[in-house]
Amino acid sequence: MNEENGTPRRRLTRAEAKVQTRERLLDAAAHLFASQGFADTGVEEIAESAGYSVGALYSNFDNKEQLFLELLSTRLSDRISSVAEILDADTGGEDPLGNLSRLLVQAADRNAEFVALQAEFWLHAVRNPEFMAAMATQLREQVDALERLVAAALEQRGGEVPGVSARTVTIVVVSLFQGLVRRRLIEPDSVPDDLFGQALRWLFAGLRATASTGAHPDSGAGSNA
Amino acid sequence: MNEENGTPRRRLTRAEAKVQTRERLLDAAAHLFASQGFADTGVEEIAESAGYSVGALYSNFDNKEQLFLELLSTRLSDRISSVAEILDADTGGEDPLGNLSRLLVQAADRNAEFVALQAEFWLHAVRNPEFMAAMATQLREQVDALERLVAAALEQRGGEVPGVSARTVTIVVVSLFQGLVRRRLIEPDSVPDDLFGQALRWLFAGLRATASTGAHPDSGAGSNA
DNA sequence: GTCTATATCAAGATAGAC
DNA sequence: GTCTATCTTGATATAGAC
Repeated sequence: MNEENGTPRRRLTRAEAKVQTRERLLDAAAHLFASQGFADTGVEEIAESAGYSVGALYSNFDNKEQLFLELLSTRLSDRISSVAEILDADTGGEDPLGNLSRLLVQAADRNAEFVALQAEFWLHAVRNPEFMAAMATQLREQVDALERLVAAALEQRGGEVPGVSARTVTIVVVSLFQGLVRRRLIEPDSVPDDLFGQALRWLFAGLRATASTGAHPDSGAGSNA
Repeated sequence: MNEENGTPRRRLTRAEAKVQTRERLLDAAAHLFASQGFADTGVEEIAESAGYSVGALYSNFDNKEQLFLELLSTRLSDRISSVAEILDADTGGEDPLGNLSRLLVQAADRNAEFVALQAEFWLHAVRNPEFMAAMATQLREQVDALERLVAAALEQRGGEVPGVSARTVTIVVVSLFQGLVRRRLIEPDSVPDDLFGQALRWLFAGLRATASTGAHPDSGAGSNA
């Protein structure tokens, strides 16, 4: 029952076991870092929480920092792309903006942990040069994940706006979202459920208005044909 | 030369000396916490940087955490209100939105330290209940500081929008700003100088558009007379 | 590949001198 | 009020057994 089930090996090759150990350690570390912070989480704590001991941890990672970097580089990317899939699946739709905001606010509320972990990464990145690149990538991926949806919303609401790329708008959208989420975690009442949705409607309406009014993207003088 | 200059004491009363020591310690701590993080900054480091020794620190604060909380409660408020004054002074104006974005982006670029310190506080607040209240206050103060300016911009650009308070808009503006600033510190090119200004123009144009179009603040069905 | 035991070090906090 | 010296603890990282 535990042998050759299509694959020629008995249980787990040594290499596979190691991979599994790595994964479990990374999972445990993610939760602990998120809830207690990087500095206040001990390696022993991580190992224990994953069901191993320190030795196993140091056998799989150079040190605590490298584990942290690994988390930033690989793990979060997975999470983000999975969010992207959910969002894409829901894009069938009539009200992309509404979907966007509802799904995202839900997601943010469910795991404040993830938000905290991101903040933790951000702080580490602004201080440690070797984290910057990975952090930049991860921020870019967040934008990538939403860009399609934003583009769809743009098309639906009056088509393209000349001189304004979907990516630029997406950066604004994501930044706004993150700002609101952070505030909401501190003072929930100041950021009602629909505020993000509201802001998005204003933003997109304004994009159309600006386009037709003819305010120029670069200079201050707005003039169109 | 050092006596009774209007005040009846020679130099510094013991109480005043203590206050001065506190201030210097708080200053030093602020810089160190901002650049290295709370956890990675030692009390000895703080004391030394302020020109004192550990004993002085523990004579003025219960412990490292209490010092941190003091910083969050008093120091940052000062800084924010000073920003508010600068902004207010510039409100004479023709283009409040432009002023707003230019001044803020400048301010953010000048001291990334402050941004990092805020993130540090935020993380501490989401984890430690005793920091939450202070953090909420400080977030509120940021909104307070900008609300007048936003209100002015609203009036200038088509007057009040029914059903939308200046404060609500300010919360959006501040959140967006913080989101953009944080991204900019990681990947500067993704957040060009004027992006915030652009976004503000979209936002305010959209506010007017939404008002006249008649999209209702609460429900999803937009219909007007 | 993982565990246990330990070397090493650093940091927070205290106590008594000045 | 502030300083110096020290107590105490806890954490990273290593080494050798299994």
